[in-house]
Amino acid sequence: MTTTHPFLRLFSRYLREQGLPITHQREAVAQTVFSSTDHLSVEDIEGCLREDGERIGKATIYRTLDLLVNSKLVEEHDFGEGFKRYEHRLSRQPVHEHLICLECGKVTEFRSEEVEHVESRVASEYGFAPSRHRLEIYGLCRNCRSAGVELPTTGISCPIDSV
Amino acid sequence: MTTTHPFLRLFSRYLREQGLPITHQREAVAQTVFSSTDHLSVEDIEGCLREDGERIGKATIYRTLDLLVNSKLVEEHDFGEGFKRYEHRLSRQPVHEHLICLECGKVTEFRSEEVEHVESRVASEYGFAPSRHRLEIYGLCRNCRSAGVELPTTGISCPIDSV
DNA sequence: CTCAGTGCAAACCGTTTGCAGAACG
DNA sequence: CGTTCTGCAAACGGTTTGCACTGAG
Repeated sequence: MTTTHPFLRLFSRYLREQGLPITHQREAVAQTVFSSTDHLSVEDIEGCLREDGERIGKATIYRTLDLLVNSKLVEEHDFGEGFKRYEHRLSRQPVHEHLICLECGKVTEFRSEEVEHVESRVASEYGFAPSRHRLEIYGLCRNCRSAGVELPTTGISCPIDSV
Repeated sequence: MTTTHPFLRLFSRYLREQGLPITHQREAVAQTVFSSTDHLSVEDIEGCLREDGERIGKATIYRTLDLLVNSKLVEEHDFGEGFKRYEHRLSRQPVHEHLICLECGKVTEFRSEEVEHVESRVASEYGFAPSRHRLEIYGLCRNCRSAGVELPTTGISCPIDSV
């Protein structure tokens, strides 16, 4: 990763506007996130940085991610894996939902206008002022399916119909 | 809480079928969850139990919740608060989505057939085999709105259009 | 009686924080 | 040069686990 990502300049501008120092570590973390189209964990980011010969503490990564999230250049996700993932919001559909493969963890993005309709319908129905939403569909991705993976059958279940 | 919840019998049956002992603690935890229509945290559950004069360790509560979730009688939720919440699935719309108030934490349930359409549409579009989904809309509930609460304006943001 | 369940406390693990030393502006 | 950042390591907080003891069957 020797090329400076153009989006990096947006982050620099943001820092400048906020009166915050533009440090090498902040640039390195931002560069890493902007260079990937994936949904990265902090561990992923740490690994990329190490590959690039950067030795940056986890605390600094977390602190820089806070800045990136506040700048709205990066979005934070929690797919229930026990840790967070980060995705940059540049050159990307501004609003999108996620498919998450339960087998390999792959995340696929998709658009859904329907959800926005639901949002406004529900807003008026419940007097609710929506701020943001999340729609996540969990299942098996194409690859894992064709590899023959099956979801553990519903297994242990309890007939709730027969109360 | 002196009345034995009828749903408790379903859990007892489940335990019996699994060859697991029906203990007083398990019944007490299940009873607590079944008696509430809310989305309870472990702390909530602990509090209810204490009120009822039950002295049950947190570990046992967690272990019993595992059983309840496996039995499919109870659903686990993570609304990004840093802890999980639990809701029983009895006498309730089998599939529903959630409105979460960012101010008071109130959770409201609603139905959306649209989401199921989205699910099947996306399934065929991406060759994805859906297993379950979650749609959560975050914002302000009616009460908080009429109490004059405002969401912190988007605040710090970065003009990503002007690359 | 025997084996699984319980309670306590310690371990876990991702994340946050305090503080001495290094860097930005 | 003063102020902020960084890195380390310790703290945090919800959850899990190990183990001696209790209790269900």
